[in-house]
Amino acid sequence: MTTIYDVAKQAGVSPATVSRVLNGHARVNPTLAGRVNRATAELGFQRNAVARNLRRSRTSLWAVIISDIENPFFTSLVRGVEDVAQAAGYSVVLCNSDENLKKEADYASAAMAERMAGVIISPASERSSDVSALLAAKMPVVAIDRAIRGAQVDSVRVDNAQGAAEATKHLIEVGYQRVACITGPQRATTAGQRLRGYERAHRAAGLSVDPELVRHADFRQKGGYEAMASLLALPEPPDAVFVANNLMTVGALACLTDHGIAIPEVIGIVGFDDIPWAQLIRPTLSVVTQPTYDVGQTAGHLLMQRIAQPSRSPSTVILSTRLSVGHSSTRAAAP
Amino acid sequence: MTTIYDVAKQAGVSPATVSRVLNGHARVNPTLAGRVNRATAELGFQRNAVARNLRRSRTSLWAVIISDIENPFFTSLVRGVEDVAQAAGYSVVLCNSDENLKKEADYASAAMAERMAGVIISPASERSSDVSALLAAKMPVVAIDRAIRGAQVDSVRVDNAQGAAEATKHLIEVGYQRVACITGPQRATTAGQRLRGYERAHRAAGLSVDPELVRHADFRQKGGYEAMASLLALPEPPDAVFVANNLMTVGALACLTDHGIAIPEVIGIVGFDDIPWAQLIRPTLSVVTQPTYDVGQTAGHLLMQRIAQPSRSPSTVILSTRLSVGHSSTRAAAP
DNA sequence: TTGTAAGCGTTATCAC
DNA sequence: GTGATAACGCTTACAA
Repeated sequence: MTTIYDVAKQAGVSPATVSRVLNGHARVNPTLAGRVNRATAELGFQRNAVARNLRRSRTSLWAVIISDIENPFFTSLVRGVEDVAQAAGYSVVLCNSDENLKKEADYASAAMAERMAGVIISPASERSSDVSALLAAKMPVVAIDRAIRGAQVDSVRVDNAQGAAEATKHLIEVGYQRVACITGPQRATTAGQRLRGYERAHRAAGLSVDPELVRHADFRQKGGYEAMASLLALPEPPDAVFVANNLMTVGALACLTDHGIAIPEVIGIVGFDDIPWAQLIRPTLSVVTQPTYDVGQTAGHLLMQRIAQPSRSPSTVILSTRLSVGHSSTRAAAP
Repeated sequence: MTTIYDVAKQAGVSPATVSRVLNGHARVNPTLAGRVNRATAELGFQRNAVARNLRRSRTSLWAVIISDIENPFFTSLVRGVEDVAQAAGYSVVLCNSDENLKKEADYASAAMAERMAGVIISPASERSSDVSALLAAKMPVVAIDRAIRGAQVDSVRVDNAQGAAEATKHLIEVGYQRVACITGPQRATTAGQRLRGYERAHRAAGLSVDPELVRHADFRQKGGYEAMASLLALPEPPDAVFVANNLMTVGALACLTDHGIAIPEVIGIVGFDDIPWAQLIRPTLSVVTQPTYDVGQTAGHLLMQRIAQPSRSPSTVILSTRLSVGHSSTRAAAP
């Protein structure tokens, strides 16, 4: 491998000058600079970032540790992060923890060992283990998507209650009378927040929530299916349902289809979270979408700030969701 | 930051001994080893991989540069790579080139600068530019998914012709009489290979292909929709169609739905490539699936071999596809 | 078995 | 503005 010494010799300058030309942040005689550039080209010189990182004791790599590469939530999030990173001269590498705590810990410690400039993590668990290890190692960290219990860390989340309230309000305004809610497990903070939004919308409309219409399921497709089935089995079944995540929405849809129930005529439905390839689904779905790109961008900005000022106190940014209305909740046809 | 010198002092040994304990590949007195381990724990020492990499002039990171993080093809592929990597002590970082040649080049050069141990790349283009830069820098490289024109590089692909033939044969055997084909653009090698498989299956069944029934589209959803529409407009339309990639399959499905055509009763359909969340689509789809996990594993193994023997001549591995039969092609109900 | 010391390829601090 | 030169933190001959 060629080094800056080889380049220096070829260009007839000192290695220090080569370094200065390569980095650009010190003025060097244009003639010499030209010779250096020619030499690097001739030798096909590639600067060794490992040595550079060691000497500068910092790197230009961000790690983004995501819990599930299949979740469409992360696709545009990563783009948001990348755009901020690139503008600031960083590169982004993705680590897929696959909801696996061991993998997540391995990637976190790789990021520390490699002295990466920062880490953006969507924690596989709400337990703070890995994040606190990163924090203990003085790693700049930003948490996304989920809250970390008791950890002092910059984080970006969405306003779950507000999104749920908007979805529920929409169903009520369109004319549905008995709006049910299928939310997640009790232990998940997001499930509680979304349920609270559902309730808030009812209060705001001067309606009371029939406790019969609320189901806690497991955030998975099967749970959504079963919760929907149990709602249909009620003496007085709902005529609409707000489902608090994407997988359960899929399950609820499958259930309604299996029962031959017309959407949105008999039952209207709004989901939380985007569903990939949603355009394939008929009727098109109404969903609460998360501003994934913005989440990524915001996380990137927070990380930049944390890198610049390691001691500033951590902040949490809450972003708004957006209701995207499809055919699944448009019972009242436009005139 | 603490270094092995701090640990050495605390444990009352030399830095070399600390290093030996950390790496394990040299016998050291258990008493000393214990003191070292205690010291590392007490100081919360984290070994600096940057310095280590520099000294050893090699790293333990693989870069996987993928062209589209949204494509489900890559999800399990990445797992295949990771499993091989992990078993050999490597970590995998993902770089999302987003079908963007600039991004791809940036990530390739980051991988070179960081002296990563190897690169697995699904080239955004069949032009060999970035791959040849990696090869020129003596980077161990494995190409996946697409062929690289004229580059001598290890690669893993699937047998497109065989998969297409199997899909077509299935449609013929189930009883469809006029099987059409929507394939990709002429320039794409994969499109040609899949078309050839379609033709081969006809010949094998003693049938001739009606050229009217073959369409070249753009591998995108809209193209699939339009190709399907033009097939339906024929005086004698097909009663089945083999579609050569997932996006076009989605388009063709949408077209059939819009025309109110019953699947599989009036027209049967088989696609190539998996479709995410396919379980949501009714009827369930018949598709030619790629052994994505195996592709990843194989790429990992090839990379290992290339790292071990940089001068061995490049090899190409072709894997078989598998036909997954759903309801979209099962016209003849089981007795 | 353990310690000493020389690098790995850069960048940054000095003198000039 | 440019050139020596000393780190950065680790691994690994080599010596003890």
